[in-house]
Amino acid sequence: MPPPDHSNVVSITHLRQTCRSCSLRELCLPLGLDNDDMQKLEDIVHSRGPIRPGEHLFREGDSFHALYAVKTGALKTYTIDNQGREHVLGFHLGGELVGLDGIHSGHNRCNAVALQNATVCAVPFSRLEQLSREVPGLQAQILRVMSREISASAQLATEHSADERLAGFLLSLSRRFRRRGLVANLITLPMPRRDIASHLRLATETVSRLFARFQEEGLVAVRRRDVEILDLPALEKLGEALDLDGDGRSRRSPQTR
Amino acid sequence: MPPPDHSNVVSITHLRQTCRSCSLRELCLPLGLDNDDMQKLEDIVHSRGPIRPGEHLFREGDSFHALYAVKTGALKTYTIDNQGREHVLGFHLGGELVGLDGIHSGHNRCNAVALQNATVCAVPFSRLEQLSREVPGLQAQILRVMSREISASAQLATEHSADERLAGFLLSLSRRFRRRGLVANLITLPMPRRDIASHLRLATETVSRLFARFQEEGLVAVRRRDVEILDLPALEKLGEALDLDGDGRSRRSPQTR
DNA sequence: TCTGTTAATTGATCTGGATCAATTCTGGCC
DNA sequence: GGCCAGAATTGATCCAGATCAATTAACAGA
Repeated sequence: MPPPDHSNVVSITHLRQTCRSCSLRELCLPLGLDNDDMQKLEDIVHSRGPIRPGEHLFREGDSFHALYAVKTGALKTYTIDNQGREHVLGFHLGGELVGLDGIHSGHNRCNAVALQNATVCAVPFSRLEQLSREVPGLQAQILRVMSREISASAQLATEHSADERLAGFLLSLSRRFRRRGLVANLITLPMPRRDIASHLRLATETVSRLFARFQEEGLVAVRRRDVEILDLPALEKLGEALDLDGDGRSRRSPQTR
Repeated sequence: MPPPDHSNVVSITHLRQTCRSCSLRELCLPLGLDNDDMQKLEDIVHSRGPIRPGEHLFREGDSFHALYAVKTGALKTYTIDNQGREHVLGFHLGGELVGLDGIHSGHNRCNAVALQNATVCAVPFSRLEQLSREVPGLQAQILRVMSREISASAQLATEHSADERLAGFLLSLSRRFRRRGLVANLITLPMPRRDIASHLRLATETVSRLFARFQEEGLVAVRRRDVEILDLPALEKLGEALDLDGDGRSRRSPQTR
């Protein structure tokens, strides 16, 4: 069942953006840049918004010309398969990039739609490529972000059972909330159960039942979209903790070699 | 059940490599470079091999310092979860890169092991970063390859049922064989059923039964590791055809907008 | 050629999660 | 407040694929 076609792709006033004063500069492309280099980045970036819930930032098949960094709100990316079913590929919160999968083919490979009121920065890709040649720190950050995305999808692939997947999902959100300076154990889910289910390849009912079970077992307290993590270690035991900002050893016991 | 620890990480004679005479130059990092630039790439690349089946190229947790391009043979990457189960993340054939997921943390996030006798080119990452600033075509190719990896994992995530996943897997292999100039409908699987099963999150027995069913239905002819694709359209209908070298529109019917 | 070993197949059974089917909640709107 | 539509929960049943258990095939080494 394809989702309702809310509206066409958003097209809003383009405003200059100042990375230097952005609260997300430590998680986003500017990470590691000095003031001068950050200004060069600002010069190619445009702010866009607001995008209303249900409005699309881009659609599958559109020609690719920019990456988008989420400033506020949240987006999801999804595809529609040849049988008309929707598959949620991922969720994008403040400081995260959308559209990386479009680079190689020159066309966007998924749809990106706002879950809440959102604002984003558009980064024209050809100018970003050019600038990243001049600014090594920027080039390094782009590669890091893409590499992290590859790691993260490998992570999702290793979680087999339904409870592992939901636990891993909650941990991932928690970590991303913490990165943004929010309380890590108080999550407000920006998406409905249906989208969580689609992303984790589960039925909505299963997600609902798992939330109930996790609550019974004292792992979390759930009320609608609000989730409080009560027993982090137990959750981590279920869905492996993959700390994508760590040193790559967090998942293994100390090695003896 | 963790796999037997065959041996330590491989460490073999380092030989200069000539990308210009490499038959894989049109699929690998040199794609799109002119002769001069290709020579610059050669100057930082070392050839390594042979790596015997079961020998590791690197292990999870090792500090990351190089990407590897497969020249001959095939590798798999995998992780061991906190319950000791192996999860196969992917397979790497001639012309493909291994190790991209290690960039962001500075440590390899998975193990890489040879499935068959293999030779690889080691590309020291810091020198690659540096060179890609001077050689725009190289920078572009790295980003394309990483973007393609992100797309591919999204693809795997959208295939739900067991037959969709196996069909998608066969199509992906077929496409990669064709890229290397081999016959696209005659595949020799470089990996055992167990690894296919782990990669697709299925039981070995299920993979075996699916091969039998596909054969019954006339989709393929299977004999041990040799698979002949007999009915490509039917296979594509099952596992969506995602042509990662195409224009991004291959999965959608022509758009009317 | 036989023999041990691992890979693959095939069969029988079991179960986690999907599906179908009602309710119940919640927030927006009159 | 009362009413409505979509979101979420809860219950009953079903089935795809896992698991358990043999059996057969391929192959390396003696």
